[in-house]
Amino acid sequence: MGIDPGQGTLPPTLADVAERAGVSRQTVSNAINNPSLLRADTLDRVRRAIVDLGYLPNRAARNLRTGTSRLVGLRVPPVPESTANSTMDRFVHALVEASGLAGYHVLLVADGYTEAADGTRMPDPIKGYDDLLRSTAVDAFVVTDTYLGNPQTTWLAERRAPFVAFGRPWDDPAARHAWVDVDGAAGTRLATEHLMDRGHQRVAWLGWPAGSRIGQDRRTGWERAMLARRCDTGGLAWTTEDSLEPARRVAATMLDVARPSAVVCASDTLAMAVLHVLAERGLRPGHDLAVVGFDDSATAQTVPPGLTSVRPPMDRAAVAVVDALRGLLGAEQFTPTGVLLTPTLSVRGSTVPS
Amino acid sequence: MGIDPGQGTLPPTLADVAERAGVSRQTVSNAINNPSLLRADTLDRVRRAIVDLGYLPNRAARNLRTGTSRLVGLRVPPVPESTANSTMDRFVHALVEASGLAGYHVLLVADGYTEAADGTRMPDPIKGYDDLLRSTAVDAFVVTDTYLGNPQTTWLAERRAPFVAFGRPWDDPAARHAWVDVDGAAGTRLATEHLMDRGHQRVAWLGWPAGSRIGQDRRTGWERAMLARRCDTGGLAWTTEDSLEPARRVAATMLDVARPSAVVCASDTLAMAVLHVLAERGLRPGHDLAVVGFDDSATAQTVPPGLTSVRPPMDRAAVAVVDALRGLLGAEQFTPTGVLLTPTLSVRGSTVPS
DNA sequence: ATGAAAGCGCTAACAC
DNA sequence: GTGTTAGCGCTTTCAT
Repeated sequence: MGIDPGQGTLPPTLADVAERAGVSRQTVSNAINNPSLLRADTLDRVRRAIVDLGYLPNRAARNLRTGTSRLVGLRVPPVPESTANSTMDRFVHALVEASGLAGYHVLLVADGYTEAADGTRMPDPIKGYDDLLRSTAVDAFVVTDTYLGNPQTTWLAERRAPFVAFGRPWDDPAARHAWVDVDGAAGTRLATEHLMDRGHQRVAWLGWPAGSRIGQDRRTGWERAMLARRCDTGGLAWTTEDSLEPARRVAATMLDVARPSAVVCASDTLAMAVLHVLAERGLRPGHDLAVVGFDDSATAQTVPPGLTSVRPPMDRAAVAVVDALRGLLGAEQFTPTGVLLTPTLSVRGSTVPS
Repeated sequence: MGIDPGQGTLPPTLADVAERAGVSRQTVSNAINNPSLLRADTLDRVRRAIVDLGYLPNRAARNLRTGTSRLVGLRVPPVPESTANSTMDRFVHALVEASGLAGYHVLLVADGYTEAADGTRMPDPIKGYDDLLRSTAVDAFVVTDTYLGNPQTTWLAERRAPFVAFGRPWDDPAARHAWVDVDGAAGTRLATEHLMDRGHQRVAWLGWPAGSRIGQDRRTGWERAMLARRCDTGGLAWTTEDSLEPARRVAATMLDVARPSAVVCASDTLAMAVLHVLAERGLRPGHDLAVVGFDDSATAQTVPPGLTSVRPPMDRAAVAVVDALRGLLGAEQFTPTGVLLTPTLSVRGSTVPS
């Protein structure tokens, strides 16, 4: 770190570096942005001065001049309670890491608020985006909660704002924006095959209600894997909302009626609901019933005897998102594409008792 | 949002608003920053023009001019695996919310990298802070992982960089910076009293090794609560690192040797280790042994039969942090203080069987 | 290969 | 109350 300007001392500017190196300000600027223009010895001298002074370009000035901020906006949705934790935090960390390497920083977007007619304030994500865009605070957005069929992607697209979605444009196959997603069907297929490999024939599905496209996708993986091995799926598919209490009741009925030897779930939360029912009945996961979740949440990793779970590759997802961002914001022509990543399976005691 | 500049169309500037309102640029600036200087009708006219054009001040320009960014930096530490998820994401969300209300945005800080002599790159949080500071990208930092006795706070303090710590300056009671923390002792006292109220006499402690100040703090709460009710603590305190596997072994020994009827743990991860041992032995949490965790993680909320856990008030913590930030960055003289928040107890099946 | 001039959009000081 | 002037620190022509 070396130099400590401290408070009060103003950070060095281009002019300071120039004076120290005995060149003009523009030459210093070139040394930073177009080093190839400089003669080797000049470049050396300037670089030394930069290090000596601990100089770093003032972001505001650079942003103003270039019209870019090298910031990407990311909305953080509220953390739901009583849900096996989402893997959002893993994605966020990976995104920060990957963005940093590409020279971008991640700015968290707070929801804006719109005043309703009666004066109450309603949280409004779009207003959050809009404000940032209008004030040219960010260069692009990363949108994560596309599964809600939410209007944010549509709005951003209409606004011609650069963005990358983490999640497929389910409702609009003609969508032209860049996206990255995890192949849910591949994940549940992996899970189902894992169970069938261990001898299970009656593998039930506990998923979300029909409206959810993601839920449908994940169900497909289970269904195809079952049919591929000539396993009957009749009466084995059950649905409930992604919340512990309701899911518990459905899981209990499912176990009684369908009598499966294994269950693949659309989320770790649903899998936990199944574990609750087992615990109530004095049954042991992995022995009396095999259970697989989806997300590889912290809960899956720590609940006894370990919950086997489909693990979305968040680090690769973040890298793919940043790659798309680079393309989008880069100088060259860029055709947005979709990237589908295959998850892995974290095997634990709920399917392989130790 | 009404107006859609679209891409290609440049966002409106002060000059555009001024022209439309028939005033000078400076008047528009005053309308935004010093509305009291304007005559009511002029203000009205300017405001209408602002709305009509969907004008928002260009952040880069404002930042350059004022020397502030209205951004606070927050480092996101890597997400540990095989640990009951931290409550970091709850804090982050609350912080974004609270900051937004105060006119600040949260910028995530990626670790910098320092090249070692042998050319390997080591992640270096301080370099991340330093770069942001040098480039005047943020006005202040929020530092969260102070419990590591980490050098970040010391470094920031020496650098005279404004920051608020979420976590006490354990190692330096003379520290002059603003901090917000959760009273761990109060939390474990709450937990212990809850257990004693339910008739438990032999309440064991499963905590972290002696080096951890936070661990020590949390242990104090258990110890004091026990002694206050004349309960012997001899042989009841056990320690292990905050990781599932090692903790499991210690927990097993602890149950055999100390024979407690209840356990208070320094974290949800440790509590999960206890639940593992119970599961292995066919014992039921809440019936055969009462268990309390700390963090109120997603895991505590979803594991059967529900893990009673101390819940740190993240929303209040975030508000307190932003309050301190305001003071720090505000015009008036501000004396940094410490704020200690009392957690609550989320009671579930692991102490109160249903 | 290096330097001079211009200006990004805004706000603070001052004049009217 | 409102307008004029200057300049924050940087990059981008364009000369040299």
